[in-house]
Amino acid sequence: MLQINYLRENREKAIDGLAKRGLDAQQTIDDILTLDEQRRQAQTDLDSTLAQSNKISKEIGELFKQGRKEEALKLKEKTVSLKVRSKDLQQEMEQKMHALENLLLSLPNVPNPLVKAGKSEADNEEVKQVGAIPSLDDKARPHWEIAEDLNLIKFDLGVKITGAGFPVYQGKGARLQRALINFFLDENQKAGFQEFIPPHFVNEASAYGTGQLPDKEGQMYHIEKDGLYAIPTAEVPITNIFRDEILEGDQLPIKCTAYTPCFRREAGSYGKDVRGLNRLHQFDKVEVVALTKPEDSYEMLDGMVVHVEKILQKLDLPYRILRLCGGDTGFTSAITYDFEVWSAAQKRWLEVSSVSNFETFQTNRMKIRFRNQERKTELLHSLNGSALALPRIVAALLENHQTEDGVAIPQALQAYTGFDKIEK
RNA sequence: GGAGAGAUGGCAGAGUGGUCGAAUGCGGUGGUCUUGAAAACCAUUGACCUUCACGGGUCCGGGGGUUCGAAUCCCUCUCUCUCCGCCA
Repeated sequence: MLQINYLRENREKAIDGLAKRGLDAQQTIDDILTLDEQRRQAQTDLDSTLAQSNKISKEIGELFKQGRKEEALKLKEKTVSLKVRSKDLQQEMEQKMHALENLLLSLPNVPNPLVKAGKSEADNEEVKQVGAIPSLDDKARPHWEIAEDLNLIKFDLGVKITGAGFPVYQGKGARLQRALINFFLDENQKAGFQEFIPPHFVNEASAYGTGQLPDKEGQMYHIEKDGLYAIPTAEVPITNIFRDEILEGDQLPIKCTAYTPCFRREAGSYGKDVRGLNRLHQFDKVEVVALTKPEDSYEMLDGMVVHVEKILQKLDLPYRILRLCGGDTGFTSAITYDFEVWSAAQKRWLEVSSVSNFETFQTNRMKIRFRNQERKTELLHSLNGSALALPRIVAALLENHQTEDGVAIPQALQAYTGFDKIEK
C-alpha cells in the first residue's frame, strides 16, 4: 500500500510512474487526496468535540465529589448533544477512512525510474545473458520424459494420490531435490542470510500483510475450518515475522532465508506450457527476504541479484536476467529482476527466480519500522527473491545436462547428491 | 475434546467506575562521579492520528455495549496458561 504522505507530496510523480504500468491513476489519486482532506477535517472536528465532552465529564466528577449533585445533573444534560455529534463525526471519519483505504489498496506500487513503460513480458528488458546455450540435437528429450524414464519423478502417481500438479519424487529424483534445497540454503547462509523454518500455513492477517489478500484469494489453498491459508511462498510467513515490529538501527539489515514447500491453486492457468515441472500446485522453493533502511535497499537489491547469479553459475546453467517492464512488474513491487534458465529441450527460457524491491509498499501495511537517527519511527524497505525455485531448475538440469544414457550432475552439487550422474 | 485461570508499557507487575497513558521494579538512553569500568546518584524513556505551533484526540488482547465518565462493569471473539483425556 502506497503511503498517503507520499501521494500528498508526489502526486505528479505517482501518476507518471503508474502510467508506466499502463494505468491512468489520476482520478483515483485525486479522489484519495480529497478523501484525505475530508478525513483530516472530520478528525479535527471529532477531536475538539471529544475534548469538550472530556472536560465536562471531569467537571461532573468534581461536582459529585463535592456533593453538588444538582449542578452535576444539570451539566449532564449538556453532554447529550455532544454525544450525538461525536458519534456522527466518528462515523463520518471512519467512512472516509475506509473509502480512502480501499482506493489506496487498489493502487499498485510506483515503479522505480529504471523501469521502462510496457504492457507485457514482450516489453521486458534483457539486462544480460550468461552461459552458452547448449546445442543439443533433435534427440534432446524434455525433462518429463527423462524424469519418468530414469524413475526420478512420477507424475501419474501424484495424480493418483492427490491430483495433477502434485508430483512424487523418488530415488535419485528425491535425493536431487533434497540436495538442491541444502545447496541453496548453504549458499544463502554463506551470503549472510539467517535460516528459518516457518509455518506452512498462515492466518488471514499475515495473508493481508504481504498482499495475497484481498486480491489473490483464489490463488491460495484455504482451510476454511481453521481460517488458514497454505503459503504460496515463504515470503509470506517470513516477512510477517516482522509485522508490527519496530527495529533498532543496529539490527539492520535483516536477511532471512527459508526453505518451504509452496502451494498455488494456479486457477485458470491450464493448457500450454504446464507440462512436467513447468507449473505445479505444490513445489519447493528456497526464498531470501531482506529488510533495510530506505537508503540501503537498492544496494541490497543489487547484492541479491549477484547472489542469485552466482548460484546459477555454480549449477552450469545458462541464464538471462530481465528487468521487468511496468506492466509486467508485480502489484507490490517497485522493481523486479527475473532470472530465467534455458531449457534445452523445450527450447525456451524458464523463470526460476524473481528478485524485487518493494520499498515501503509492504512495510506500510505491515507497519515494519525502525528507529532512525532522530529516534523517530520510519518504515523500512522490504525485498525478496527466490534462491531458488526448484522445479524449473530440475527441469533445466535434466534437459541441459542430459547425456546418451542419463544425466550429469554439476560439480558443485555432487557433494550434496552423493553421485555425479544419474543412469538408467 | 472436558474443567478452570488469565491477557496492562521493552520485560516483570500494581491498579476493580472519575484528575490513570497508567504506581513500582528491571531494562534502555543521557549525565554526575572515575584514568577507564562497575557501583551509586540525578534526569529521561510507548505507539498512532491531528496541528505551522501551542495544544487536542485515540490506544490497557480484538470487536461491541452500559455510563456524563471504563484498564476497571456487561456481551462476544481470539490467544495464553493449569489440570484431565487423546496423541507424533
